[in-house]
Amino acid sequence: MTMDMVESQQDDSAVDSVPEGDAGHLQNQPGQSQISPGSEVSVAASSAGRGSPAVTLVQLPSGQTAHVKGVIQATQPSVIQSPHMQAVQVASIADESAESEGIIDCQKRREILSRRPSYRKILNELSSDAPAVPKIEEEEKSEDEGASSGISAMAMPTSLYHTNTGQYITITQGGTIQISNPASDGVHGLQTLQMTNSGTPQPGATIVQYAGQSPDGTQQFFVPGSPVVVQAATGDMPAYQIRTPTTTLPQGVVMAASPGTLHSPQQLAEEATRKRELRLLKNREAARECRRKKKEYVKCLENRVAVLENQNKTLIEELKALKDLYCHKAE
DNA sequence: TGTTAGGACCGTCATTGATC
DNA sequence: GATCAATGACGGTCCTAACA
Repeated sequence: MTMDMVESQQDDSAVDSVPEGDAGHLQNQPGQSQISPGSEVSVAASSAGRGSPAVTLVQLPSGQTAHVKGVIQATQPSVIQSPHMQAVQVASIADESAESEGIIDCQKRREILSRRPSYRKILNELSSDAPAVPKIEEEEKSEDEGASSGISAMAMPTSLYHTNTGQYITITQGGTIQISNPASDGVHGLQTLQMTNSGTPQPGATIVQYAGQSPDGTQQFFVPGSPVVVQAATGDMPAYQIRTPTTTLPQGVVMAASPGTLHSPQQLAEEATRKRELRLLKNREAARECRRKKKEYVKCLENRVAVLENQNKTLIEELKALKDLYCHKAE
């Protein structure tokens, strides 16, 4: 819980992203509260746990008591965080501190104001108070586990190469070849090949079979540092053939530059191009992830709006019921 | 049936905060 | 200061519903 949440806790009895059907199971604030300034109906006590309706003992002016089911939920952090909110909270903090720290506070306030909200942070802080909302890190972890057979090794690649067909080949330390097709979408464009004869070179060809979407056309590429050529043939069951390279490169083969062996300006240019394409690939994936988080954040906000609207409606009904009860008892 | 407006999605660039 | 990740902005493409 950060200070960002404090202000919203005071402002509204916010509820987190919960199923809309649970909106009615709300509880009263502990302690006394007045229904309205004009009435003398006081709430003497309330008792309820989270998720169960609270029954409140209402003391009427006539001395009679009534049991009322409350709808006000305990204070919860707000989903919404904005620079404005942060400014208000920082200002409130500054009020409590000594004036001698005013300059430092102003600087900190300016820094906080300039920061943009992070969907990851927002949702993580939200989920820390609402178990119903999955944490993004946990979600990503589960996603990684789900795709562990093909993607997890991507985290520590040994080498990354770019083919003439726009694909990226990652050679991991375990001898796994990963082929990423930027044109396809995420996981579907990633293919993992296991070099069955890696470490024990054998004469002749090695057929590597894999399951997945096949790229278009036959593709060949070199694996620098390894005396092999990987040749990909497409079809219903594509096969990647790893063989010893011949003295002349096959037509269409692109020899990827190995880091640390750049000499000519052309190689430098190729290295720059490779770095640029790698950066674009990373940014492409980052943008995709950012959009996903943003959609999740918007959904969370929409859920909260629905819950608050439901809560507001229930509060109005409760107020009306209390007024009717009060009028009935007064007669 | 062709046209068009609107939405969803994506890739790229620029910017900014965080980290080393 | 360099590098990287996250995110806003912008433009492009594709799909779909509405309409003449």
